Amino acid sequence: MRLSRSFGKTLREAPAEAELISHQLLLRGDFIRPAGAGIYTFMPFGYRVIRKIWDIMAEEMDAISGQEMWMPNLHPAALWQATGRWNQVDVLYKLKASGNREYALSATHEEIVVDLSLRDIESYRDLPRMIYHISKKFRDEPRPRGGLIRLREFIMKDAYTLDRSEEALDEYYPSMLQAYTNIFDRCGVPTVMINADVGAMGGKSSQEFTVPHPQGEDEFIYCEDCGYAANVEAAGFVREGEKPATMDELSKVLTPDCKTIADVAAFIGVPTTQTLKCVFYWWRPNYVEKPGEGRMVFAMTRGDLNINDTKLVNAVGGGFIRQATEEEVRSIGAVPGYASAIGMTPAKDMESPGVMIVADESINYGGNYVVGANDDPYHYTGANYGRDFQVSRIADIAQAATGHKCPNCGGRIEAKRAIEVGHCFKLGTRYSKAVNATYLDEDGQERLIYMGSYGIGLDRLMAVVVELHHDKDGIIWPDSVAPYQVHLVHIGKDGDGTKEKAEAVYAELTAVGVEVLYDDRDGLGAGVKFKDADLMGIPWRVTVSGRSLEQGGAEVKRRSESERQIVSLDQLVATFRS
RNA sequence: CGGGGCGUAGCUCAGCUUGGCAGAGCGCUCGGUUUGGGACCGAGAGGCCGCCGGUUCAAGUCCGGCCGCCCCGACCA
Repeated sequence: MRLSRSFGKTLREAPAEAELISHQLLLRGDFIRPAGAGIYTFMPFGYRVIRKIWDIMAEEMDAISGQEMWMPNLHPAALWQATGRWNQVDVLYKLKASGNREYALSATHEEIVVDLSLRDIESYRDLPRMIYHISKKFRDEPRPRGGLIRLREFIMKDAYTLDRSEEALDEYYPSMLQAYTNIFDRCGVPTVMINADVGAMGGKSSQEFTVPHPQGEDEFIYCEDCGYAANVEAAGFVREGEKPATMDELSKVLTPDCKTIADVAAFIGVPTTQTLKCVFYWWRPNYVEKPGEGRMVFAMTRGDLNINDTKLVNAVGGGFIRQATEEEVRSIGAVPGYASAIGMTPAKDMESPGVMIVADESINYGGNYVVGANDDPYHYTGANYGRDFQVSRIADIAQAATGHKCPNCGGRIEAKRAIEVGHCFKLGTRYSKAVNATYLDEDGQERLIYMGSYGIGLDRLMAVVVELHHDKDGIIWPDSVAPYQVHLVHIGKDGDGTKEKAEAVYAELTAVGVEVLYDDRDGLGAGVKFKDADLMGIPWRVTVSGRSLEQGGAEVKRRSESERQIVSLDQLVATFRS
């Protein structure tokens, strides 16, 4: 490609809104152009990078018996209603067409796949199958951010497995994880695989591929000693502390201006581990909140810990939660800032009357707690679980944090930020059951298809490649995903004969299949061309100039290194033909 | 949705406090000089100052509303 004919241009300065380095460099190099919050055009060079990543993914998927196809992005509402996700997936874009027809934009494609399986999977002979496609996903993200990191419209490779049983999937699953590792490695992005929460996808278990990054939006727990790694939404930890030998008497004390755990612990003179933290949520079964639907959930941990919302949702069996309003808190007899379970009747389950009180396991690792008295401004001291208050259930609902004890080896864990680039889900029968997608086994028995789904965001991965491969001058694309292999630079004056030599080099390299971007622009100084080449980050730079010709050929330089060497023109082709 | 910031030329930004001709650098066009790290000289083009309303003789500037963008949080298959 000749730069003199290329659509788009580089920028000397990045637009002010770009904060992440990948965002800045991709904008400056004109790989992407914003169209709105979380919506981008991929410019010619950016699209070439996407195609390179696309090809790598297709190769790895094909290698494990995958078949590429192309699925629709306009989904009839009926498909999403059939799986029950029409009102459950909060980021779903819904639209109305003429008449009463309703559609969803493709937030993901489980609905399409499970619908396909209805007709195409009839017998155990039709299993297992793995299909995948690369296409657009649309999600109404509340806050797009970080350039290509979080988008409203993005490009995703998603694969789907259909199996006879959990065992059959278990057998295949490691090859998928390996393929994922291969993909990321080939793109120059080493990942950490962590256990994660399945969230709204449903299913049994999931593995997330993440790249540790200070500005990542995922938080995960890592143990240096044993390698334990899990998303904070799923990470366990060992609760430490002991029950006191004797229970103190429950007594009510005046605690003015003590609305936080830190305040009250300091005022009374106890560590925060000797307090209980109470947080109130409103729970409802669907994302779309209907008046009168749902109930209060009273969550409790020891005062030194925090509630993890995802763990809490799992502890009550799914659904959605939001922070309760002050009126809702008061409706169950609790006083904000001075709340506790003392005097409350716990509900047996989510259908029963009373207050649904979910306590973290940590309340069993301490006692003689300071708790609210449900009376402003009083607290109780000497409160003990069992004697002074009851709960509906005890569960793991506290968030693991740096310094906690590893659930695997007992070492100390650390919380880190990371960018999620891929996610594998063992879905099980979550979707097949919803639409009764079955097959007949050898015994003529009808059985539910066992599903898995596996996604990678291509644009996000592209951003992460840049996060990991750049210097002060610009991007340094790994060879595998670079938009071109060679950036050919011509420097010279009209009539000095250098242009003809550069043209010849361009023609020869292109003829043998080398992808060449040729800076044939006239009238630009060497500085401008070199700055552009550094910014765009193509792995090899080949310069043809009066100086290089005097030295015997073209100057060849690797983007990632500073050495330059002269290669004679007749050996150039041999150098780059691989 | 809560908190903060921003919106003036293609990009980066000044001008707003204290109302009075719409500005600079880069980029772009033309001419010339340069030609190995964003070079120089000269001449130009380019604006609904985010939108709507209000105050005023006069609004980019003051007031109200709305929209958009960025960051933190909430949320996030």
